Amino acid sequence: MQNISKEDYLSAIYKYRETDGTIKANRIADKLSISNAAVTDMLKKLANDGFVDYKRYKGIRLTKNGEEYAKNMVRRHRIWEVFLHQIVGMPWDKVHEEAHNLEHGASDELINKMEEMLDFPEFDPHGDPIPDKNGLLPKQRHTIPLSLAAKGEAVEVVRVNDFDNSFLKYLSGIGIKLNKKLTIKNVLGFDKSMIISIDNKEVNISSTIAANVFVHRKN
Amino acid sequence: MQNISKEDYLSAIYKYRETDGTIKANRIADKLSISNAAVTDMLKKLANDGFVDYKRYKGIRLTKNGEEYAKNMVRRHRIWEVFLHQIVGMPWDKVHEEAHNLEHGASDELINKMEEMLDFPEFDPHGDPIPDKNGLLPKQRHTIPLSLAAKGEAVEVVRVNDFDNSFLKYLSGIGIKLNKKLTIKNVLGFDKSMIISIDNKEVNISSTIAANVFVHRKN
DNA sequence: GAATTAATTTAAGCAAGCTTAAAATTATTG
DNA sequence: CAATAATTTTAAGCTTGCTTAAATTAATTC
Repeated sequence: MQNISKEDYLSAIYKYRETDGTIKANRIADKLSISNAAVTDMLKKLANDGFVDYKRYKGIRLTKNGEEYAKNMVRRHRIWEVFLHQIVGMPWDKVHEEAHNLEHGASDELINKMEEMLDFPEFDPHGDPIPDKNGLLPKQRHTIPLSLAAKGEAVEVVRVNDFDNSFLKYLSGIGIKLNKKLTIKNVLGFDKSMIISIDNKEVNISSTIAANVFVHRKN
Repeated sequence: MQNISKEDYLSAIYKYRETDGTIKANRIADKLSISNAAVTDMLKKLANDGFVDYKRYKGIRLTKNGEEYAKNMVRRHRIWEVFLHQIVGMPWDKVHEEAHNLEHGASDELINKMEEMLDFPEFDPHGDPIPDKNGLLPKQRHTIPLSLAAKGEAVEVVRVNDFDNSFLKYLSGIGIKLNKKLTIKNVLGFDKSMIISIDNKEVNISSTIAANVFVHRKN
């Protein structure tokens, strides 16, 4: 298979599309750091392959086949992430890039073997859901951005946005990990920054940080 | 890095060159299943990058830099093989192909981490030596092809040629693995096929098979 | 609803890495 | 050593996936 580029497009569409299933060429170009013209080019090929529904100047969405293919790519990526984190001991902020460089190469057999070794994980190290062999996603968890939690609430970290390595590194630095329990001590009015308690230590985090950490209410 | 093709050329040159260090364009083309013209093309680029010494119509050999780069690729490949075999439990005859598809993607950091997990293995699952971080190879072992062993000799399997998956599968099937002890019970005169004893069972192997299994004399 | 702005597509072109066919060079052999 | 054979290179061309610039279409705003 020599579909690395196509696979990257399908993953990006799957990952960054709107809740109604559509995505703009614009956004794809942005996420893949390429020109709009290149996206138009590739969309024609993907449409021709039956992976996307596409009409000139109109919205883009995955077909059933495209959905399946993309979901499998996301599955591959996330299983690699868990494997690298748990088996190889690679830190949180490095697994995404490494997994991206490995996801196109591995055979399905290897992916399935790793999944089994990991005892069929449901979420990757950032809390994103992992589709199983049949494309089924784990039951969705009800989460809110930490920024919406109120003073006094006790919450558990369930997912973080992994758009930036330094962000993840920062989170590790202040002790925020998946499944960590936090208590909101205070929310400052003027900039919405928060004082939260982690492991009985208090830290101050900006509202931008808080908006990218997703939590589950515990009380 | 987008050097997949270049890396494949360098690996092939390293792996398939003659003992005097030279290799013919011919052979590279053959091993990589591409045309001679493509090889000429790439040799110019590799020469330009300082990885090979190359003059039109003349012999090809790696420069010091090329040697280093190639050795590192071989290292990456073989560490993947050991990892897939020992940690993931992938069979002998499948690790080569899988490793080939992963070797370009992994970071040096990951390779080093895997090497450490594996306690710095010196040989891959086929008995080929693994260069260490500094490019040093393990001490060379004195081996002979099994086909040269004589009736009555006791030998230990040290390396096998991995040019063909079905060959490796066949070897597993009759019980031949690395470090296995064998005794040559008989060598048939007319076709040089051998009767050898493995785990107290006698099997008959052709001279071609025997020529691709390398052993160490035990007595 | 016309004008402006934003998004998308077309057009032309480039680099990498391949192909086949023909030409050039080197090697072999009678 | 000349003829033939084998190897290597050049030439022309193809595909993929990208680029920038210009043209087209859609969306927004006055």
